[in-house]
Amino acid sequence: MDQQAYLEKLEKRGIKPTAIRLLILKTMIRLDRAVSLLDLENELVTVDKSTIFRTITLFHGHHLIHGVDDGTGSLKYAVCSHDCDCSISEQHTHFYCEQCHRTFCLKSIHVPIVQLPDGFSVQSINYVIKGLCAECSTHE
Amino acid sequence: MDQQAYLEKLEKRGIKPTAIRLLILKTMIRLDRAVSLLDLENELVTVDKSTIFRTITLFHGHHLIHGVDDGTGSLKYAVCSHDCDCSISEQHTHFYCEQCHRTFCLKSIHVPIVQLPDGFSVQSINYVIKGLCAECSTHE
DNA sequence: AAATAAATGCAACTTGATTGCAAACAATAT
DNA sequence: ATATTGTTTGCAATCAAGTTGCATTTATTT
Repeated sequence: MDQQAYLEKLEKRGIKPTAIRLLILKTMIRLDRAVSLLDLENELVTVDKSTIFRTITLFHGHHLIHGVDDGTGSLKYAVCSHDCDCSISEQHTHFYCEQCHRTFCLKSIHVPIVQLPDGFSVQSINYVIKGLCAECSTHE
Repeated sequence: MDQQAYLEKLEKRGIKPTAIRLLILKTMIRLDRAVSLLDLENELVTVDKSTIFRTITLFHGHHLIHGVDDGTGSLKYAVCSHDCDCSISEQHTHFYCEQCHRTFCLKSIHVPIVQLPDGFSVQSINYVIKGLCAECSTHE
């Protein structure tokens, strides 16, 4: 993925591309999983945590990234696919590995939808499976 | 539900029934939904929050209650059904109302299970639907 | 180049969760 | 009954993560 592609990703969502924003976006794409603010702070020690926080808030507000509640207590974030509008039909399954503590986006697996009782209406769905990831299953 | 039933619920899980533990258990059953530590603190102003915390930790460790991550950032807890062993087949769907901020246990709706990629194994599943509950849908 | 606006870093604050310790309480042994 | 021991609880302090205020830097516009 070249520089131009990252720039476009930001501009497509109406985000002015600064050096730090590009850096954070690249890092998130490189890590290729749902990361917490702390994950990013550890990865980008030169960037202040308030900047990371505000950048993530901005990204989230512009639907460049989506939030995942993986049950660790802290919300995690992952880059949305190119044309994601974050509707329910777009939402995929997430997997949290209890061993390596990484949260994976299983992009090819849609969130399942169940029939709700009368009167309940859906706005979003959080579906997280916890267990052992492929890597941790074999390295034991 | 009489006093005896609450006592049994505790003893069945190997928890010594003190007055405060009974009070917290009764409150959780009365509220009949997944509650946060803060919810309990507000409900039980006479009980210290550290006591509530330690009681909930104890209940959870003894599988008297289960944790639900409803995406509000703070873990919530609800009383397990009588014979629950907290296995996956026991786990039900939860619903978080964006309006009244209550988290419901939809006990009759099992969590759906999807096929995972090779090598991934499941330990537990967190499935939370967010939207409007029946009450909030009508009172608008 | 000056003026204005936006982005960033630093430090402080907030909130909720957690822990240390002493007092209260319960259970047991003498 | 009383002493002894262990458990439970409340209070206060701590901790960690998220968040905000403000000054500084950087970018944009005039």
